[in-house]
Amino acid sequence: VDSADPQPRRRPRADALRNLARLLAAAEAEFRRAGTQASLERIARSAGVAIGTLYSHFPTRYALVAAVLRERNDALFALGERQLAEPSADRALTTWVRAVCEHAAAYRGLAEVLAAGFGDESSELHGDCARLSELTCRIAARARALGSLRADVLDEDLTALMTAAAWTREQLSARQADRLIDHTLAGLCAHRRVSPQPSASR
Amino acid sequence: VDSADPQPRRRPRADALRNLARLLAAAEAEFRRAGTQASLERIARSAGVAIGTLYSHFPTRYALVAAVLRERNDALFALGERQLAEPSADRALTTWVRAVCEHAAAYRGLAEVLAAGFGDESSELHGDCARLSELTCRIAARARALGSLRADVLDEDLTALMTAAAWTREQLSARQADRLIDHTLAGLCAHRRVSPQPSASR
DNA sequence: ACCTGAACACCGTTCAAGT
DNA sequence: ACCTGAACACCGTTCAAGT
Repeated sequence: VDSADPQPRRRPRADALRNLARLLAAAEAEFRRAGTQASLERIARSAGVAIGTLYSHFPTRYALVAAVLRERNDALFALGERQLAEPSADRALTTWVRAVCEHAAAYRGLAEVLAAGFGDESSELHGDCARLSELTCRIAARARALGSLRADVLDEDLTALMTAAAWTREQLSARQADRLIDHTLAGLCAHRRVSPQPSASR
Repeated sequence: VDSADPQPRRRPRADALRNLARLLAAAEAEFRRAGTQASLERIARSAGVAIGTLYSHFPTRYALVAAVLRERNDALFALGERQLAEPSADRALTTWVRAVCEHAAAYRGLAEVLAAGFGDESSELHGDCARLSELTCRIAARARALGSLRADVLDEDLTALMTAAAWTREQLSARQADRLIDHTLAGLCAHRRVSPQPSASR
């Protein structure tokens, strides 16, 4: 053990890099069009590579989804970190829940993929989901300490709300999803008695 | 027009009836096993009929889903009617929301199928969804009149909650779905300040 | 009146063969 | 080191042919 092998670290071949970039672009476009269940063969075809090339870069569909989400996820995490510095713990929580919901509804089927990723440790998305959970936990802790979030609300109640609202956004509309979030946060945050949004009801 | 044709109404052939019964049984079993996206060829095979026979009885997958749900749906509607007679409009609403959630999570993928059915008039499930909406509307009206349900809560907010909770039940657990319902109803029903369920938290 | 199953178009996934 | 594409197993849907 402790071999003096400093990981050769050859730089990848130029064509491999190009294929990777093409695959990511094609996948992003197809996911946007047809959801996370988009045809992998279609993606490979539209990227101009053989199906085997897609598989050699991304062994599973979820590896590809995770790769396509990389930047978007990192931006979300950064937003989460910023909420920890937000003076109002209450506003921080609302902002976070809304942001995660919007993010998790980027493609049709994504809410489901993410919901599964929280529990499944073998999923390529588990790391990102765990990071999401951790941020949620810390943001919630502040709101709880402040007495805004009711003491009996579990962290999982918040992740459940965020994924359920993302699904609602996919299936019904962003407006319905926002209303669900508002109503539920009213139940979770002992104080709020405001009606959701100014909203032109109906 | 106004032809004197009194609809012949021949009774169906015996083998057709038997095939129909077999298809329904096989579909119910497969939906339970693999969700509403179960393979139709598998269903036909396990019912012992050719794939064409399945299609001739049920032109679309959703016609088959609707047929399989027939009895279950009728039972749910009956429960809804009963809630209209329940003395406590508040308890009626809670019971109804819970019941619809449980029903809509009978098979994996059903919450999605139902959510689509509310809007899509051409869906074979639209009739059942409309019936669901109508009952929700009447049950909600009672709770609103009583001042229990906040005045700014729309009927669609309740159907959104019910389908989102059903999806949560499919994806996470019945417990998380129940907690989502409790928390949200706390936000919707101006008075409730109870913690959700006795619940062994965690 | 109903049933059959071949036909067509599509898909996910693997892997031997190439360069 | 990476790419190719044929091969296999499966699927949804239609429709001409049967009984």
